[in-house]
Amino acid sequence: MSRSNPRVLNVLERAGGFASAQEVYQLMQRAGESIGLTTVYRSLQSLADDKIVDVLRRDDGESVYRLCGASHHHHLVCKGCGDAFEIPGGAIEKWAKSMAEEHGFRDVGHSAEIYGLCPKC
Amino acid sequence: MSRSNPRVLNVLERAGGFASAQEVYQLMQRAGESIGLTTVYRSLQSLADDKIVDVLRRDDGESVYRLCGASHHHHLVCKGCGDAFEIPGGAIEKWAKSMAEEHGFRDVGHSAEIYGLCPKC
DNA sequence: ACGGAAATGAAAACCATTTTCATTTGTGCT
DNA sequence: AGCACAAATGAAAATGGTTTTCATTTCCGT
Repeated sequence: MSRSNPRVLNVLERAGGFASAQEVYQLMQRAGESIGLTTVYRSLQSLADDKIVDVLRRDDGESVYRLCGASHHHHLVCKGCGDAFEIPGGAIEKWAKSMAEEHGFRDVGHSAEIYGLCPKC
Repeated sequence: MSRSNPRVLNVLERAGGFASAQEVYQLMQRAGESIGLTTVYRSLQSLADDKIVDVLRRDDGESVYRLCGASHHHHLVCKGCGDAFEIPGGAIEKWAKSMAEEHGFRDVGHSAEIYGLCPKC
């Protein structure tokens, strides 16, 4: 069971926005910090498991990570530039709940994402 | 410059929802159709370039394709046995549309999935 | 039939991610 | 301090979807 390396979280804080595992790794290397790529991946995954960072897929298939608030939200993702906005769930929460109840489901969660082209693209 | 192989489009039509390149390939193999994986990829990419299909990334990193304008439904998936029910989108459609408009997004689509434990599990 | 362009697909290359595993580091205990 | 055991680490290998290479085949137009 591995835990997050605090230095990885530190880098994400500095990065400010989205950063991929490879990018985090390179940033740390350039900064002279000695760390293995494996540890970067493990730390990011651990942070994601703990809901400390958001994970998204970029169009090229790379996963990108970003610190995010603990509040439950969904994403509005641009197909062009990959930019993503956090948006409130709104009606989805009720919809998910009623659909699940209708079929007798328990222990229910949901995922939802909207994708399109942002004004810039 | 390669063009789309019509058989690939055909498979996508039958599939009805999202399908990955690998899935399309396997479907065709099982149906006894002789085709190479390379051609499947090229055809799907070409269809995407021509805006005939939508492309999305699944959480596992695989790209999935769907005919534009194909009626889409959502899924209620059991975490236990993997059984899935098709459910109507309902409120989600409006939610997605309003959220997209609010941010000036065009060419909008969405994906949503509910997961939990079915009555049997 | 001939010649060139496009399509095809097997195999190899790519690349992010995951797994393996031996080593190092940390921690609790006596 | 010394010891034992768990956790963390990272280099290297494995994985797996996707892309590229390239030799071959198919299609057209002349």
